[in-house]
Amino acid sequence: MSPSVPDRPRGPGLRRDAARNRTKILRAAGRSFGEDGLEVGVESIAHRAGVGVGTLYRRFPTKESLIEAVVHELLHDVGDAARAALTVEPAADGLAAFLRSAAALQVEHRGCLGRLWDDRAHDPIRQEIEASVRELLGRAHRGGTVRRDIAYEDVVVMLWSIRGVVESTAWVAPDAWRRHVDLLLGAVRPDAPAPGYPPMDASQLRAALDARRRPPGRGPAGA
Amino acid sequence: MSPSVPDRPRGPGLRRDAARNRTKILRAAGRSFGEDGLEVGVESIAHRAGVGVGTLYRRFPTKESLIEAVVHELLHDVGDAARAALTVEPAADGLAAFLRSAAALQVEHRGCLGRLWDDRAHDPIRQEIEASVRELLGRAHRGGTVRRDIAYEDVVVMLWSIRGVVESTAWVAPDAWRRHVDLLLGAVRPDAPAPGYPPMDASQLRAALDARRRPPGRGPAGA
Amino acid sequence: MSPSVPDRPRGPGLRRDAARNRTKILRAAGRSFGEDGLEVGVESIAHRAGVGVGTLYRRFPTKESLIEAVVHELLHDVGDAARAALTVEPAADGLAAFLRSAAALQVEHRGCLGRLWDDRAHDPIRQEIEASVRELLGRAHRGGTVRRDIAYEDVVVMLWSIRGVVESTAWVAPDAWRRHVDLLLGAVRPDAPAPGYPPMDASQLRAALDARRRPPGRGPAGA
Amino acid sequence: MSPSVPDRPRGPGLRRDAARNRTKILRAAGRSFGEDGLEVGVESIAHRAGVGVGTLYRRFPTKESLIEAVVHELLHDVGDAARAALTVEPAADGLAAFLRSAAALQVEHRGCLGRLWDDRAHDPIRQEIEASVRELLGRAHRGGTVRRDIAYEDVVVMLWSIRGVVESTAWVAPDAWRRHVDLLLGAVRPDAPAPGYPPMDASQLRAALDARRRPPGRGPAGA
DNA sequence: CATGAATGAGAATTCATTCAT
DNA sequence: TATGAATGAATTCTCATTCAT
Repeated sequence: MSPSVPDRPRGPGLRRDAARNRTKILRAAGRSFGEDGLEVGVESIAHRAGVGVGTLYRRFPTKESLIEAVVHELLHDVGDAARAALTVEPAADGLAAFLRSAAALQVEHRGCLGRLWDDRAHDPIRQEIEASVRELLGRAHRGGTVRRDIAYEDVVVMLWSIRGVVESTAWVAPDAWRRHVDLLLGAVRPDAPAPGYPPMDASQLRAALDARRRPPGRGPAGA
Repeated sequence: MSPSVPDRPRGPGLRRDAARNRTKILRAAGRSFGEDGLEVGVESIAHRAGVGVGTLYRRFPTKESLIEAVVHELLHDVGDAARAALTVEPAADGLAAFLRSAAALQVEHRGCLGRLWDDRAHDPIRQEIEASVRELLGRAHRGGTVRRDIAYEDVVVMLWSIRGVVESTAWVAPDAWRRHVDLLLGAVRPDAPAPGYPPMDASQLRAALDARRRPPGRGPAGA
Repeated sequence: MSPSVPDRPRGPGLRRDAARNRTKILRAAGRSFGEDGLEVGVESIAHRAGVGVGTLYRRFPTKESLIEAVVHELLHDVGDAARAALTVEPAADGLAAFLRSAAALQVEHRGCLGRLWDDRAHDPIRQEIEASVRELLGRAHRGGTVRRDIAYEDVVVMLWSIRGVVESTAWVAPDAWRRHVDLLLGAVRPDAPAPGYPPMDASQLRAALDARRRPPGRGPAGA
Repeated sequence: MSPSVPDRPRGPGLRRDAARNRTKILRAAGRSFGEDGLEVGVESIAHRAGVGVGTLYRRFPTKESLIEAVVHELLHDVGDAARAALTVEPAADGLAAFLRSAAALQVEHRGCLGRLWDDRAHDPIRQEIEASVRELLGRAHRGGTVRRDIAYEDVVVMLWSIRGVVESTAWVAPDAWRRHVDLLLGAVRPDAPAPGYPPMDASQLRAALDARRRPPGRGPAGA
């Protein structure tokens, strides 16, 4: 959709070239994480960005913070996609449009999806996305393209399911997710049978978004 | 479902205590990978198994081989699940049963799903699983629970999609996948709309299973 | 002769401090290998050089490469010695001078002689040394200090024989080789009896220099 | 010459099969050290001997002790060679015969020569060898094949020098030492010029035999 | 006793992060 | 300020030695 890491203003206190560096790094990191996964070394990212590691660390105090920034950018793109979907006509098809846009973004960033849909950093943009998605879902409900028992949480689960497909197929069949999305959309139509289990509740969803990986107190190494 | 690493005979050439340790290690590794991901250190696995690293390395000459062994076990469990599903009555529901069993196994091994559905080691058991799944799908076709245009490849994609859900929810809502599976099953019923895109073809599937991550010719990081 | 690891320029692409460290490491490695043998741990070398292991590995990507670099330095010193010997007067004594210089260098590096006289890395400097030594030998032939049947290969064997003496005596009698060299020089004089066996031929010499230890096709230990 | 590890009686308190095992191990170790060097793992030696490591460790409490035993055997062979040389006619040629026999033994055991000519274990057989060699040297002196200024210590140095040649050539030219020995023998003839340096003195020789490698107090690891 | 499994200290190497230039 | 060199803890793996069967 939108070219990741655009010219979104980065706060006022950043000199022009500094901001340019920040952008270069972010873009390089986005590509590196997307292609090679989060395990890529910072050195390789810095190299790709055409800067030294020192510069990278000046902008992003830890690798973690860089990851978060990349995810933040990606979330912005998702937010843009959601906003764009709100303009789709007929309105009842906005949700489908959003799912497809989001899937395309996942393909582009296939290496860091593990972090896309969790919320360690509690990014405020998620609330905006949530609001948009709820609105899209409401329109679909009202327009009769999606059953009433399909909740907001189900949409999030759909995104996760798309992630599973994308992570396994994006390298060799970058469009394989399309059929899967069609399947999902068919599954939530009013004339499809309702599942026997209820959606996740809001607190479960929050928990899932919050601290995926590692059940409360465990873990050998750092994080 | 089945307790991973059961008393599957380990070939005759292993002393009793050695076999016991092998099992302990495999079980510990299964749990560690499941909970902490493949990045856990071998030391921590050995500790969990109550053995020294040396012992671990005596049984599994590299960490990679340990991972493969764990995946192999898991595949066996999946194979068992597929075989069990072939006994389900009515036969048309066997596929659904299999998907649910496989999902439960994925929850148990949530940390190493990335390796479960690829095929670096070209384990022959996969062929057996494939045969079973094709049979299950055939029964479902004939029994009218699944549309004829749903192919074997689609079932694999479903497993990947379940993986996506499991990886995001297993920690906090270990049953969240159930609703998703219901959704998927609803989506493939004869009365549900067919997707606008065709299933993956066999060669794409093979490629996806084979060398996930990293588009054909690329070095890991350095270059 | 020359203090190993001198101010030989290390190529321009190295910052001042980096070059200094490289030198420190090389010098420390030279001493460590010389005193303790090639088995010394890299950590101990790094410590001796006053740097961290990481620094060592930044300059030399493997321990092997460090060994090669040390040997390379040593070869340079040998090359210098050969060149210096070419200026000795009378010219017929140049070969003797060279043998003595080379012996002194061997004493200094007694721990890594095993690698000095083999040629895994196919260092081009060896050709230069060979040329010089052939010239020195020719002068000795013409000057009547060495018999005509003494070939270049014999000089190499002499160096190996000196190595044997040095490795056994350097720790307690660092000058013991002098008498041995005198003996050898006496043995090759025109008035000394010719040996009953011919010198090695060139291909044997090359093989000996190339892959010492381990007769062509064998694995290290296991098989 | 003699097949290493013969049926030398091993003290009375060893049951027949135990003694047989000891011999098998010793022979395997001799071959392994000879071919692969002292770095071979004990496991590989045990395997070669057709016994378990446990058995090996029952006979030889440490790897070091095994090495010493192998060297001890080798010394016995050297002793045998010296004794045999005492029967050579004319007596003045005994020393040359001994040097050649000893060289052949070194070729056979090229992997552990580093330990052959030192005397950590203070093996009494060395004294016997020394006595024989002194006698051989005396006969050579009297017979006029060796100059009077050539001392016992010089003969030891010759053995070391042969070692240097053997270690570098044995793999590819197992007879290359012959020419070198001829050279050495020529060098010590009465009509050859005397070296400008005196032989090692007895205490230096003892020191060299005693604790080669590692000047008094140093050394990161174990020994 | 023989066996080979278990042990764990130590070795080489990597990489996120800090710091001198 | 930008650079990339330095750092060292953590990781995988080996091997001499001990111990249960």
